[in-house]
Amino acid sequence: MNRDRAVTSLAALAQASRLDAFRHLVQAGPGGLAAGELAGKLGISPPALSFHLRGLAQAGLVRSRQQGRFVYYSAAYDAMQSLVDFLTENCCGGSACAPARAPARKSTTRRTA
Amino acid sequence: MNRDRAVTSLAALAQASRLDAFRHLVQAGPGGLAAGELAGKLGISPPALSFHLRGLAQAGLVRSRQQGRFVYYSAAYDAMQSLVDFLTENCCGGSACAPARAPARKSTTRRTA
DNA sequence: CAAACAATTAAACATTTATTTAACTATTGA
DNA sequence: TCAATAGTTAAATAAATGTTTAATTGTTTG
Repeated sequence: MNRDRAVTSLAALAQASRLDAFRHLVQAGPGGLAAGELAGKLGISPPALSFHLRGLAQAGLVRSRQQGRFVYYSAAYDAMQSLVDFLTENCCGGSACAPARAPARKSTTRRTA
Repeated sequence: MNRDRAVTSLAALAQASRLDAFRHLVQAGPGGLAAGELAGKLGISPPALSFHLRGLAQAGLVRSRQQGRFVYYSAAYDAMQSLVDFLTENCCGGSACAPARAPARKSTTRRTA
């Protein structure tokens, strides 16, 4: 993660419809949701959703796969985690401090909730 | 944390100068940095910095305290943590999944890096 | 192949956001 | 009190973003 990619990701999440969409996808799990289904849940028009999903996809926060005439979108958990790690990186100049959480790892962070 | 506050926070971070400013403050620790010092590090004009810090402060991501003729800004770690928790909330519908980290707690999250 | 459905693209418009220059407020100290 | 320093506010402009309606692409099924 670098500064510019982080800005792109944050901008993608910094809008009500897109944040709602992303959270719905995060909560839906790896299977994701079809675009139309998501538009219904969010109460926005298909063109508006398309516009917003494009932003999320360009930021790498969601992925899409086509299945028949449906397009399923799902959250990219790893991208979200990279973003979070970037924000807290080198917190307090490296000294121990309250807000620090588990340090960023290169491999998958396996930690059950 | 709620949806609208999250959008405000994300929007505050979704701009290069503001993200740089915030990260400098995160890394500076609780003491923070004087506005002018920060403007120098970021290479932006005092009015521009003022404009951006106002956005971060309104989002609750930074605090300021005046000391003589200097104004010191520091990162609000708790606000940042609330935002991160909100993004990963109820991940995968509650079932255990790779991206999940330590669950959000109401009290202070004490976990040394 | 034609009709219906799922989704994206295009174009026009309104709204927000960022940057710049100049003016202003407050604090320190000669 | 006057000049200098630190920072914010104001106003004007330039640039990016979001919303809407209509048209388009691709897929299934009668």
